[in-house]
Parts: sequence; structure tokens; C-alpha cells
Amino acid sequence: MAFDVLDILKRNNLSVTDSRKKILEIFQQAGGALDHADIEKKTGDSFDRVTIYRTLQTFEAKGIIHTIPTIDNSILYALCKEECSQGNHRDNHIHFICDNCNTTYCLNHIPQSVVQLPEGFTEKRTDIIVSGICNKCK
Amino acid sequence: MAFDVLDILKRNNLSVTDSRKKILEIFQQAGGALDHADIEKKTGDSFDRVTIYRTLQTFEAKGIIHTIPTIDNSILYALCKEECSQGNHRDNHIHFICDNCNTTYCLNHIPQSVVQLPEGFTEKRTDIIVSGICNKCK
DNA sequence: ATAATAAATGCAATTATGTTGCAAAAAATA
DNA sequence: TATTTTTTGCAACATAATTGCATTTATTAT
Repeated sequence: MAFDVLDILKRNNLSVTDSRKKILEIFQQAGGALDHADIEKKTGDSFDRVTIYRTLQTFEAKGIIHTIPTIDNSILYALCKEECSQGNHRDNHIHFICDNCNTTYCLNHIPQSVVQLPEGFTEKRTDIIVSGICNKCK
Repeated sequence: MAFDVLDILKRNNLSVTDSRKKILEIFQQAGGALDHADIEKKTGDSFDRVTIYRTLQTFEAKGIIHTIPTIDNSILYALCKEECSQGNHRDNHIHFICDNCNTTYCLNHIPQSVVQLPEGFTEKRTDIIVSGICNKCK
């Protein structure tokens, strides 16, 4: 566990700091997606709010985490799978958000160009967000 | 035009007020999706910010407008099509957001249950957001 | 048409959310 | 271990969103 976290930071040429280690661990334990407020809750007052914002920004820029669109005004982040490389790590994810427990699942299913766009439209990224009830809440 | 707007309000048992009429007209003229800030710009200082927030909430509750997930932290709203009834007015929309001009298009294409969910997961709503370049910006 | 009732609005205050500059602290490098 | 580079925390600031309440406006019943 601790090894994984160190490894991720080193692979991405990031300084190893307490906040970065802690936030990565939180993502690993959570499994699903988290927003800034979730992380702030889980870190208590160990770190400044600003540090959390900046850490999330750094991780996203490096492709360690990716954002998930939401219907409310929060920004959800989730750990990228191994396969997600710099360029395409945002593409082809399907996310499931449980209406009951609010957990976000990253489904690894890759949609085969589902959408038929009108003439003149070019697709760059497609996000599919499914909401409903998850297997734990049913 | 003015008739449409009145009609919508009456069909939904809403009091006819200046702000509600104006905001509906703005949506009709815009065609695409708008967030709170867009509407505030277009109304100038005719109405208080709070009134705009409350009007959007009311419209969403009535199924007159629906929200669209976004990757930034804005809440986008768009007029529902006629066919969208109370219960399902959020389902089966595909939205296209242009990376260049930022316009949001409501595509009427209805996906035929694209996603294969794992056992125990129940789908209630599916949002598909495609981003890229629109036909005007290409 | 007018009075009574109900609903919506505007204002002020409050809370939440996000950003920036800079000095101090910590990490990486030589 | 000393030097350089990077990250952090603090303070200030900016924006976004919510709530309660008095006033205004719209609806309704007479």
C-alpha cells in the first residue's frame, strides 16, 4: 500500500510529501470517486484547504486522477486505472453514481463509439454517467 | 413566442411573473444550454440573483428545464423538449459541448441502452456528454 | 372591480467554494 | 551537509450559493 503510493509519485516525478501520500491513500481506500469536500473531511485539519486544491490539480495534470462530470456543482475525482496514459486517460470511462449511497464506480466497460453525431461535429471526449442503485444498496 | 411562454407557465400551475417570463424567453432564444451566470448576463440588473436561482430551481422541479452534467463546476440548464414528461424528462439526452465556442447542443438521438451494467446495478438515468468541435467552429 | 389570500421578489446576512501572492518550511540535489 | 528547488500554510480576496424575513406582486373569491 505505502509502496504503491510512493511508486506513483516517483513515476510521475513528484516530490514525496505527506499531503500527497495521504491523499493518494485516501483515494485507494475509497475505491470510488471523491470531491474536494470528501477529502477535506477525511484529512481532518492535517492540511490546509489550499494544499488539497493544489494537490488535486497536480494529480490531474499528471494523469493520476481524472475528473467526472456531475449534475450538481461538484468536481469529482477518481484514480485512473493503470491503463490510462497521459493523453487518453479521460476517455472511454463509464461512471456509475448511486443515488442512495452516493458512491461513484468506475466501470471499465469501453463503449464502441456509441454516438452518431450530426455532420460537421467532431468528437474528442465522451463521458457516460449512469445513475441509479448500486449492488450494495439494492 | 410570448404565447408559448405563458402557456408553459400555466400548464405547470406557476404564477406568471416578469422574471419567469423573461428567463423562459432567454432559453428559447438561446436554443442551447445556459448556466446561472449566462442568465444573469442576459437579464442585466432586472432581477436579483436570488430570484434567478429560485426560478431555475422551480423550473427544474416542474420539469421545464433539466440539468446537464459538466466537467467544470457549473450547472448547465436546458429547456426540455415537448416529449419530456415529469418522470423521464432527464433521460436519454445526449449533449454536445463545443470546446471552442462553449455552446451546448441537445441532440435528440436516443441511445438504445448502451451500457451493460454489472449484476445488481439498476439504471435510472443515463447522461452522455460528448465534447469536441461543433459544426460552426470547424 | 375590489378585497382577501397566497405566492414571489428583493434585500441583507451568512456560508461555501475557489484563487492568488508571498514568506516559511520541507524535499530534492549537488 | 549545504544549496537549490519545490511545496506548504497563511492571509487576503473573489465568486457562488443559500436562508429568513419584510415588501411587493399575482391569484382568488367576493
